[in-house]
Amino acid sequence: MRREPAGQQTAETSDSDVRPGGRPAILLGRLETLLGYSVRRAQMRVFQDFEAEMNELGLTPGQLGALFLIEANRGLSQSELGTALGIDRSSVVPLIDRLQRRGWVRRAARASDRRAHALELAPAGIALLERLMPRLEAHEARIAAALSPAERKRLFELLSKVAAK
Amino acid sequence: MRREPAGQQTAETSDSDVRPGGRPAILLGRLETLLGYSVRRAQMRVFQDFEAEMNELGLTPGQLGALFLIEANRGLSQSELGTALGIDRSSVVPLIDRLQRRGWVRRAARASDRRAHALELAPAGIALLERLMPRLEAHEARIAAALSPAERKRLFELLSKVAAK
DNA sequence: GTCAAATTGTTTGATACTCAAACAATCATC
DNA sequence: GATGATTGTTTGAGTATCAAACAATTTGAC
Repeated sequence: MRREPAGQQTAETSDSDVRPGGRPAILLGRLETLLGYSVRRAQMRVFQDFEAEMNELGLTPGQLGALFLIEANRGLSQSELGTALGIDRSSVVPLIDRLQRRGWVRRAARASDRRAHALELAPAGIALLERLMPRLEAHEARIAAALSPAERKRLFELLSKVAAK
Repeated sequence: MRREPAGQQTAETSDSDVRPGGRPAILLGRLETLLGYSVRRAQMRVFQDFEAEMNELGLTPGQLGALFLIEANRGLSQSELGTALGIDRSSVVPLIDRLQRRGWVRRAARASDRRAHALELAPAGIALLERLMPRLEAHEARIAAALSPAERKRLFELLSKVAAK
């Protein structure tokens, strides 16, 4: 081995419990009982599927969230968007930069306040969302494939109880 | 001349459709119907609460996950850990570096394979987990505060259905 | 046994995301 | 008009992630 980060190495590793045969499933241990970890795993699955579906469009969940929020709240400021997304307003800048560079979003002037930008969808952004909906619905269907409609509704309710502050 | 985040509590307008902050509520729009976004919001809440609780210990969810996996699978390799965590093995390096630097984890030698490191908890790591459990339980209780035991169990089931590949 | 292929940990490079702190421009308030 | 607050932005630091390369080592085919 080339370089070692200089730590104590106790070569006391007993090979007695070396897994026989190959690859037994890795135990989750205490993680199994943590609600947070359960949410995290579901989130990973969702994210992964989303990424695969939106691959061609090169859209991330965060970007889609921004687009939908701008659509539903035309003219909102970057600060307001940041608050709604739960990120700092300085983090909104590169996010909108990218959406604007792609022609999906505009930073329109706001007559009443020349500091703020009034965010709005550009025509290409509106078209994108329309074109995107079938993919999004396919993604949604895949995510909820193992759930009955009633279970899906129940999951919504329970998750919103967790998310509620 | 330092500026504080300063909440927007400048409310003194007519309270008709206006929220305490002085602004109309931001609409979620189509986001409202997306299961993925629902999971994401719950995840954000969990993450936020975790961070606040583990602030003093300076522990992230990912680091705690690694510690628990190492605890439950003593001697596993970095590659195996990466697979279990869903991250690349090159990303495991700085993760373990940090845990090792803090004295919580050891990269022990493995006689049967001198390429791999056998990951194991150092005594300080074991002590950490013990010391940490009350905090983790408090966090867990807060997260599930709005859920009955039956609802919590149901949420586990539904989330695992979503996470199942 | 020998040798090619696979594996492991690591480094490097690139991208992305986040916040904190500072700054100019602008607004709000007095 | 003066003062403080807000907005968007830049910069800097930290973290996280992957891909690609690499040396050391193991494994498997022959």
